[in-house]
Amino acid sequence: MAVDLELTPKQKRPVGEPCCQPVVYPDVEREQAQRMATIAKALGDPVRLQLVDVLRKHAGKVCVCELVPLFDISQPTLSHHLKKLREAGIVDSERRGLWAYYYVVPDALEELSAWLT
Amino acid sequence: MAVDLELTPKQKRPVGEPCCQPVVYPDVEREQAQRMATIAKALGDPVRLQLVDVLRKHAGKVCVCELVPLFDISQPTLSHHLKKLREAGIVDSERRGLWAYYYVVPDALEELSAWLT
DNA sequence: TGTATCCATTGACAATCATCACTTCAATCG
DNA sequence: CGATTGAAGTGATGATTGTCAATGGATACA
Repeated sequence: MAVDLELTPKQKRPVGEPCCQPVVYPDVEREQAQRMATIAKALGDPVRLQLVDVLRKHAGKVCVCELVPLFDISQPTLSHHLKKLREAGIVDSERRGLWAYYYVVPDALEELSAWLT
Repeated sequence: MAVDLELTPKQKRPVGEPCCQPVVYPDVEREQAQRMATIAKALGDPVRLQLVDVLRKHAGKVCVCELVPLFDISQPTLSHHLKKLREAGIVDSERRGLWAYYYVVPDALEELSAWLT
């Protein structure tokens, strides 16, 4: 990519001297990073990412039995993925009789989305 | 969250009939989901997410020796995380003498960012 | 040539993960 | 009640992960 580095002259620095200025890193970033990494990790599986995609498009109207045939995985595996998304706070579910309907939690992705922008 | 579902009357449906309309899911989504999940997975660790954060703020000017003291992990572990980010296509590196300078690949996060918005 | 420095790789280990077959739970319906 | 059905839980298994200590490779300098 040939990024122009514009470095201070660090070649031939005196031995024993630190090579670089330490980069200051605010501690407050850490909790935010933890939160966003949790979200990102939950999205780090193609099935789960597609699940979120479907749920966003059909918010509140998708029952699990509609989701199962979309993927080449067993029903328990899909249930496991939904649980992961629930634990990450990305989705939540509501039972209606026999069926369970999933939806994306509003603003669950907002922090990560904002950081990425 | 009390999402209003507005379902077609699925309760008391005739037995044996499919309970829901199948949700159509375009196959073309799949590759995109795979790409974005790879990115998200790489961001799914707090250290890596913070690394990307630092690199974005100091684009092209951060050598590894500046990064190591920011985290409570060993140098090989940090090197491992940088490799993960490289494999995901999020960052790349450039050597200058003894030092290695990392930078975020332009537009590497764009697809995921756009999807999240 | 030899030594010091920066960074990557290797090997090992415990922990987590994705997946399935099987089972259980809860709700509906006959 | 008993049978059926949708979805979650269990247990097992093979793969991947995050981490470190130790090592290796390349470059710079004396």
